[in-house]
Amino acid sequence: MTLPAPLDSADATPPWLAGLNPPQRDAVLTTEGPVLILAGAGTGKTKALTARLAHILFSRLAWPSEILAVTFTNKAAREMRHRTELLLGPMAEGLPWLGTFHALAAKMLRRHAGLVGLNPQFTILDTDDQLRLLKQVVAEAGLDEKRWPAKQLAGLIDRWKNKGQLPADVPSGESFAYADGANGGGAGLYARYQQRLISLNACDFGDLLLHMLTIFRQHADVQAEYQRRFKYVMVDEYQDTNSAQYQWLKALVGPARNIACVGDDDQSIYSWRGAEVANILRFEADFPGAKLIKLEQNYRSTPHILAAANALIGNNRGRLGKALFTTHADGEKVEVTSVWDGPEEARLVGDEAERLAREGASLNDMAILVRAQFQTRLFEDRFIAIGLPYRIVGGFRFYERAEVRDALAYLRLVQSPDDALAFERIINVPKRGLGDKAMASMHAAARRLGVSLPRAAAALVEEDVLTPAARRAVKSFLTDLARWRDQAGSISHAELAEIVLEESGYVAMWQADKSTEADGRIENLKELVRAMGDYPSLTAFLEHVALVMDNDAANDDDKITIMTLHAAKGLEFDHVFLPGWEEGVFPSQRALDEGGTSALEEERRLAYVGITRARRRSHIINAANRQVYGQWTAALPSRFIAELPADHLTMRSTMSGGPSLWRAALDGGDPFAHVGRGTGRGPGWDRASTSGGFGRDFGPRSAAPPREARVSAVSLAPNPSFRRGARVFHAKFGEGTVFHVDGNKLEIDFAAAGRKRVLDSFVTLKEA
DNA sequence: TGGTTACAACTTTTT
DNA sequence: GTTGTAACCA
Repeated sequence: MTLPAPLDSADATPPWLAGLNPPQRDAVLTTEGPVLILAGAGTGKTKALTARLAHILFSRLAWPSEILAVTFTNKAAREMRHRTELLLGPMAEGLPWLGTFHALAAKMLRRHAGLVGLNPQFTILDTDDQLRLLKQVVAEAGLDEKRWPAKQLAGLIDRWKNKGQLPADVPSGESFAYADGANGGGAGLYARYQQRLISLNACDFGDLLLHMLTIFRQHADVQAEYQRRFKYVMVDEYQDTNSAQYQWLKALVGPARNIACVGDDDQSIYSWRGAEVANILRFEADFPGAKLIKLEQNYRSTPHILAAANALIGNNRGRLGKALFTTHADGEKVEVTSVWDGPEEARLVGDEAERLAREGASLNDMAILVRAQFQTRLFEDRFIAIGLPYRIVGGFRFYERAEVRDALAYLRLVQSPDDALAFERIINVPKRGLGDKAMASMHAAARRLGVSLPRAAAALVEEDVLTPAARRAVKSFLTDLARWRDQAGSISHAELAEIVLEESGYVAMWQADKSTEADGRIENLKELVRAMGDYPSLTAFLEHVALVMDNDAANDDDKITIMTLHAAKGLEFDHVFLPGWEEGVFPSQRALDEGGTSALEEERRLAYVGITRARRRSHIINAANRQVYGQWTAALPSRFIAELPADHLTMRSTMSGGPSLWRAALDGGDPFAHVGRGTGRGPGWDRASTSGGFGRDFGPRSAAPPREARVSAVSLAPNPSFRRGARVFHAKFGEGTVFHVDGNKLEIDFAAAGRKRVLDSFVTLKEA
């Protein structure tokens, strides 16, 4: 291997090697041949990877265009590019093949689209379009959608594509399971779906990789071209690769076998999405002589946190085996707190967060990591009540919002006159009086004439099939489209978007909408138009939106973060709250039912990911009672709590009786021996009587009022004084002016504290 | 054609 | 208990 020429003096360390520990250095300098880098949480994985990239470039082992660097998320790709730039300067901008699996595969597919019957301008469908298309396929096959939901078929097809299977490759048993084998079973419908995609000149996410696999299989010359091009291949988060991605990588690695994969089998949490940890385990079999490098020195967390995480993950079998260590000073033990119920859990976290903030911590350094989305609601309710700023990560991404997707459909249609899915989506948005009947005529015409849906619509306008009103509507819509297409050449695409959204009546539709979200939707449309300006062309923008756009809205405000454990992978915080550690919630009952032992191990890895997000403090919480689908249910502490080493924990309970209660529960005792005895009161009493409650007396039966109770309390005694502009006083934030009213939730501009969301019961009206 | 009501679903979700 | 979708009626 060629080492970079020494700099000024013999022992000068090149900047990209500075501060690396021996295994990291090894990972950077081992450029030739297959390398598997096992990098535990917080061990400087990204640092090593970017240094490796820098090393290869600086040592002139390859040009930027000869390196394939693959990540899973756009965020990771951005981060890698950014950090490489810090080391290399603008050279990193010339890394054309740094990106996500899907973005890179799409880039390749655009160059060879013809080989699989596509036009290079194919559109990339998201799951929404995909589902609508599948519904059509299922309906056309004459299947009862009730009995055989399109969603289920979508799941099956997704799984097959993740495995790299074409319709012909699907095992007959799996195929037969859908529609009892009617219409060729799942595989037959899959085949029809693929035909429909090709005829629409469209791909779903899975196709991007699948088509490339097909091309590599059928066109050795194309494959050889890429193998020659890519002198070095690097893969991040390797434990998350699915089979199709793995095959794609293998096809791209040339005879020199310079592939370096970085991953952590202990952080594999996406098996339900097709990720196969086995790809890590079989790496050495597929690339004989592969070098294995372990990064085990953790720079993030305290010894107590690492000890707890190590012990927990030690309960999993079939690991490659790593033990994280650190040279950090001891720090605080992992806290485990048992509380009475969900609302108290939220109260505890809120109080702790406020306490930490008072001690000087920033809310941005705190996170609440939950197993499932539904857990976020209680925290949200509580934080609104106490005026604690929070952000919820996840949920809908920007481009998944209906208004953004509608707007994009308009633009897609302007750009691609044959885009049937876009046409179908917006032909009646805003309402143009075109319903099922009109649509059916157009579909029939498209089939009869053998043309795309928009073209069929154009043809129909000349005939006398549609009702006069419908005919007028379609005609005027098509005229608009033609006019926008004319304008597209002469004005910027952002201007075009504004014109389209205005003239189509789409913006007006939302302006007329009285619902509370309407304002936000218009804001989103503005943001969309603004974002378009960052791209050179409409084409570039649409590609970006399909594959790259995410919703990490830059947010400088100081807020505590609420998100799922899945979303937290790769992030770190000083203070991490881990609520809901209860059997059934975490580990998730549904996961256990479906996946048995392997699912339990994945849940455990999720727990491991959660604990290791913390730099300074991990605080695990379990509630003894939880409301599930409206029913109060007793909950046992998660088995993961029992797996943590007592030496590294601080256990406490806010319930009378202390931690021994749940220990007793684990040992088979009656966990609710204390419930009902003595007081004879139901769940919630404890909280209601000891905590001071919510500032309103909802009576002893339920300290956390059901949503309905709260709503009706408001509607029975509405306080019309909380209008926009009203002057109010809040015990914590002082004086302010009401900015927005949403039921009993107020958004208030406080003179001292800025804009906050609070419940109306927490403010008093000031005399004018 | 659009609004209303009933009924089912309901873990995670990088692209 | 909540939410979203599908069938039904005006």
